[in-house]
Amino acid sequence: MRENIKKAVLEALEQCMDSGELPKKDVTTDIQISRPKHESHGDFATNIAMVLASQLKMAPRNIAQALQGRLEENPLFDRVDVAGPGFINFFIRPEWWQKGIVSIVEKGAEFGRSSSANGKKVLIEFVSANPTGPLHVGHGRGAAVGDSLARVMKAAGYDVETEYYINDAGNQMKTLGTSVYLRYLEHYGRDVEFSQECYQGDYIKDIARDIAEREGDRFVDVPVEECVEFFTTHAVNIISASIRDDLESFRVHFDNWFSEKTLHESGKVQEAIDFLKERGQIYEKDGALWFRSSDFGDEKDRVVRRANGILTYFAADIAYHRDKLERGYHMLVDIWGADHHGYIPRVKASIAALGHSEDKLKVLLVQLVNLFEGGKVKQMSTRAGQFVTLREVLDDVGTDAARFMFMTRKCDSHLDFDLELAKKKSQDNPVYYVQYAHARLCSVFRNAEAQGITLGDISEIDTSRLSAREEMDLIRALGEFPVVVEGAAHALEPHRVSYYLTELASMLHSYYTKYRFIEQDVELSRARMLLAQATKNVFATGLELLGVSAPEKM
RNA sequence: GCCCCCGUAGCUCAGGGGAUAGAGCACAGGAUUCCUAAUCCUGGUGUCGCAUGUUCGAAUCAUGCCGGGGGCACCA
Repeated sequence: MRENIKKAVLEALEQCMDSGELPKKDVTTDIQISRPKHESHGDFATNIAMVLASQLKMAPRNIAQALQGRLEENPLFDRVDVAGPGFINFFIRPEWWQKGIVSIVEKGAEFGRSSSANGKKVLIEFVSANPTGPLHVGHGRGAAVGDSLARVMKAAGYDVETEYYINDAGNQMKTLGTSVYLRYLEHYGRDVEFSQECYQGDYIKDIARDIAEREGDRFVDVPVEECVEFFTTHAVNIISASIRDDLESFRVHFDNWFSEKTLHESGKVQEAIDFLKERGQIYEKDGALWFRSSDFGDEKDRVVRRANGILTYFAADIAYHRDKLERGYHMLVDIWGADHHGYIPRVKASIAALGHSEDKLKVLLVQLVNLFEGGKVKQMSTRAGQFVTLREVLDDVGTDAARFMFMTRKCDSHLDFDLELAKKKSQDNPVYYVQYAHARLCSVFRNAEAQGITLGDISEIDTSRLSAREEMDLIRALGEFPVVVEGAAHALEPHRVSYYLTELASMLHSYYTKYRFIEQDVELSRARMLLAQATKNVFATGLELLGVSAPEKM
């Protein structure tokens, strides 16, 4: 619809210039076709007259009036107004809207999906929590944002892959193995000192008990250095499996699981460092190896290999991003916790140093989730063992409510998640509002079928019967769905979809209360059922994009 | 000290150059012989944190300040 209007406007401009109504001149026509807030301003509006005013050296209203004369002849419009400082307001003929409903139903699940991104290859990396403990609520938010973003971008025609980077190397692994080892000794009644450095959570004890059951006491008298690797591997396997389980319950899917350890083992970390060294981006100081990230906008240089010979996490990260870049993506999206924001300049610097445009990397920072319980904020720390797990939240409020909840804020704003509210008053959750709209529409079709009314040949349906104000509002809103999806994908803001669906649900519920889909008049019923079908499709597709189920009954 | 995010109705937040700034919650009242009342309808609030600037036009952009949160290792 917007495209048609834009075309009409540009044609009118050309005609006016040819006829001398407007000065003939090369102008930039970077114009907007927008939906006005007030219905008295029509279905769409354009700011072209204001944009051209300075270029043509004419008053905006005069330009608008010239264009108006041409645009009024276009059969697409019922009426064309000039308003305010020079807006041109378009009132679309109702039949254009009404006919649109047929094509929405014909497109079915495809409506809202497009190829506007032309198969641009994107890798979205998210969650990537260390395999040292269960996922907590904060990870859940990242998971919901990343997975929904992947779905939305796919719908907009991106070629999307998702990836989880497993930090299964480094110091923390040794800490994990040691923690389990100590709990194992405790299990056999040994008196051990369990230091603050160790992972405190009860899940460590569970893993230790599991090892005891399988392996018996054969490690009890083995010094920690000799068996820590066994404990580490075992713990990582168990924790990774439970992370995968949690994500599956959360309907979050990853195409790839990428292990940091393999980067080290295959020598890719060293390769990346050597590559930068050849380019003169690495130097030695105080016994350590440094990357010249300050040459690329970072505030200081960063260490890639410490004086003790151990490679830093950042070194692996350079190699990891190099690997991603070599896999040929047009865009890399990393979703990180907001506490990692200081990390962005150095990773971007490494991408530039590797010879790529740093714009290829888009980092979304997901702000903290403030978890409330009884009005108190619960602090979360994996090491201290005090946290609310994603699993716990899923068991309490369910996947649908949790996923929708995480989509009710843009990701860079803090989110308050009140557990008690979510538990006790779960029907107040906005997700039910949207799901209920879908369920109600399904119920309409069940009833229609019971009465023997079916849609039949939809091309035969008289859509002009859909003329009530509420019907036109719904129809117009349905037409916005593809625009919303595309906008959400390009802006990397999946939360827009949840806002859209909530608004659509509000319109549907209003309509539902005031009118009946199934009436005595069968032709009218068919027209309304067509509208119901189109609306139901949009709810189903929209909820799918959010990873939320669309129940047929509630 | 430096960096990032936030500041919009009583509360939680949308809107991120465009016309008269919106929703949910909370509060009060009302609606169901009929497709699901997990619903709807009616009621009212704003120095858009403050100040300068850019613009035909600023809640929106820029700069500075104030307030809240987070981050600034040869940790991961």
